[in-house]
Amino acid sequence: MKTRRASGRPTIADVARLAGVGAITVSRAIRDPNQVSEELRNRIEEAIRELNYVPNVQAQILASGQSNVIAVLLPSLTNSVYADVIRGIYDKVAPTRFHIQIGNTRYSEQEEDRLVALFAWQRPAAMLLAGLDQSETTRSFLADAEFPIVQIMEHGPAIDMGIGCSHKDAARAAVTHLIDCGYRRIAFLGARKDPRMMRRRDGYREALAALPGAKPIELLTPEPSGVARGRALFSQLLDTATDIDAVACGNDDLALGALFECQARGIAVPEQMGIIGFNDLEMAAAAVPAISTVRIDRYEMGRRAIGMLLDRLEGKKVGEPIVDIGFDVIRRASTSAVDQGVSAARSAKGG
Amino acid sequence: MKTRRASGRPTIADVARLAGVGAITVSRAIRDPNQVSEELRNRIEEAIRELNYVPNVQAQILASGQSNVIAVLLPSLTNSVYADVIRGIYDKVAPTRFHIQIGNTRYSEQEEDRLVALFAWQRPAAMLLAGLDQSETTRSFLADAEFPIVQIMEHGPAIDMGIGCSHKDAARAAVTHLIDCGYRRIAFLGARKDPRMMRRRDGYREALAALPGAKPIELLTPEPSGVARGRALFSQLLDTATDIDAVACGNDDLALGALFECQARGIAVPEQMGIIGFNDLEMAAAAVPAISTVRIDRYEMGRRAIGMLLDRLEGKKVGEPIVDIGFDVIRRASTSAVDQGVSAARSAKGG
DNA sequence: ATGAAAGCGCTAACAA
DNA sequence: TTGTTAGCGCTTTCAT
Repeated sequence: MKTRRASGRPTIADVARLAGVGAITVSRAIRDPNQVSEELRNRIEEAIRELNYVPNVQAQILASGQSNVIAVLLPSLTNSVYADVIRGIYDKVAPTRFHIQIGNTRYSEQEEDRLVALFAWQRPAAMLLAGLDQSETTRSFLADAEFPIVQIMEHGPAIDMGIGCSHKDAARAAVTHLIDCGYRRIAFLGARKDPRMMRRRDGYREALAALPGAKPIELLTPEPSGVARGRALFSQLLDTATDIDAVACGNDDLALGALFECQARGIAVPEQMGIIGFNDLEMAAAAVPAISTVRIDRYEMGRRAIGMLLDRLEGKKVGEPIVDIGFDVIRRASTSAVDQGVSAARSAKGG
Repeated sequence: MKTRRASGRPTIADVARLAGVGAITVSRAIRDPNQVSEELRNRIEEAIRELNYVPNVQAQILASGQSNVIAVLLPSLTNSVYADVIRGIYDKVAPTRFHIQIGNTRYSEQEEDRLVALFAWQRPAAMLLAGLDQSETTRSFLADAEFPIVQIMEHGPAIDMGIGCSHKDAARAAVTHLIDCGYRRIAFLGARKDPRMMRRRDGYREALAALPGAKPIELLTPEPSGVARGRALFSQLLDTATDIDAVACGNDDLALGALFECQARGIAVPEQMGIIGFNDLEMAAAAVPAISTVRIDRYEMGRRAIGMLLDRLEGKKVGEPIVDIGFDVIRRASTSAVDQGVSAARSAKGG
């Protein structure tokens, strides 16, 4: 009569029958073994093994109303920066009951608005966003969401929780390092013009403001970043600003491009031109000369962001809701003819 | 009485009541509007808007037995190669009702076995795997899975469907290009020793076999790849094999590292040393000199792999279940003192 | 500590 | 074309 479909796989009722207990006892034995007497627990566990029983997640979620999805919205899936973050996220989530659902906003605020709404309707257990610059619509929409939210990458006022660092401070430290090395005509190269990039530009300006008589020399494109882009931009810059002696790049792609352009033109780095990047991609250390840069522990940032969400989901108290993960200025050969050693100037309050 | 919990958000019953129809009619109006008369459809759509109704996905899946999850298992989330594939996957899936669930096997067969079993128990709608070298356990386990499976990266005998190219042929073509340029003492650099890397090594050997009197000079490490690793490996190679005049690298990271090592040692590329990489990462084209390499359209591979799965899920017939996506040897300055133009030698059967 | 009954929100089956 | 009924597999409520 009413068999309908039935997935074919064993249900909790099958386990209960085999173990000679009620279905609810099986359910308890799975979720909180302490609630069940040892004898029944053993019988149930054996029945589970024998039937090869695996709980149906959809049914669990439907019955309990507890989602197991953590929504993750990132501006890019290709950029190495986010690849590292993603790795940290997955590593932290792997041993838990939660799953990651990734959305790619493509650096577009509109796409972010769309995806936040889309994902929020699915009632995720939690949400992770990149940056602090969501649209007003999204901010207010999320402000009274019932799930925990963490924003990564930047340090500042978050909707709920946040972990990151000040890109402005980091860039200021990088440019200050150039100044300390004796460079005086320092340019800034940027691409994509996303919020982090613009804050780094601001940091560059602040550092230059402390250098009497120096005036900003900036070249930014809204186009995506890349090594080739860095090379082209720097080439363009060299053609117009002939007297610059150093360049602060908004990321390591651009910095490597600038280095290549110097090689192509026979400009000696670091003697005639200092170069510093941002992000400390793996390639930066291997370049000739090794490229100075700013390091942020992105993997750890991803891990800790998920950790903060998990703490909240488990009802634990999260220590600091807004964490400054800090940064390190990595001094390499590209910014000093004399000091070729790798040394680091640690920033950060957050530990 | 029995109110229990209730999520608070409107249900299909609320919509049905407001529209004055049965719940199933609302269900039909959502899934296949053609089944419902225009008048009811309009009333229902208005009710949905008014209540801000969004279907509960978990309930849909539970009731229909139709999962909306496509499981994707990749060996790395950080490697640019897979980042491009992931982008293709997400772009293709975005407009559908399906979601991606990613697992990171970390180049470990054991971890792949574990994750395949874990994901398979969740009854995904489909599964995407990387490579053809799954364990025998996993292959036979998946051979009678009821969901479609696609294996990407390589061309060859797949469990169900596959799209990729022959890495052996591709590497052979790359090395043959070196030979055509006049290089005679050609070494091979490899890292990670994953299946694709070993097939590229095999292609190198095949190409050398066609060169009378040439004997393989190989240096492979099981350690992960990277620019720094490429530099270190090539340095090691140069210290022992002093008379090589070209190096075929298993990927572009290694190739860039080799180039940097040449720069550090004052070895002229391409005059004294030819270098060719694999994958055509963005940086390869911007290097000085630009690095020759082998291009595989990874983004497209990801897209088409998902396309094949979607076709099957929609009951469409998939044209070819095993697709050769081909490769291009990209000739750049690093392999020819005379020919600095970028030209491509197209391979590929699959279009 | 254990169980019976109800129902989470939806859709397949059957009927009208 | 539309509705009624049962039930997907699990967990909550309430009772013992």
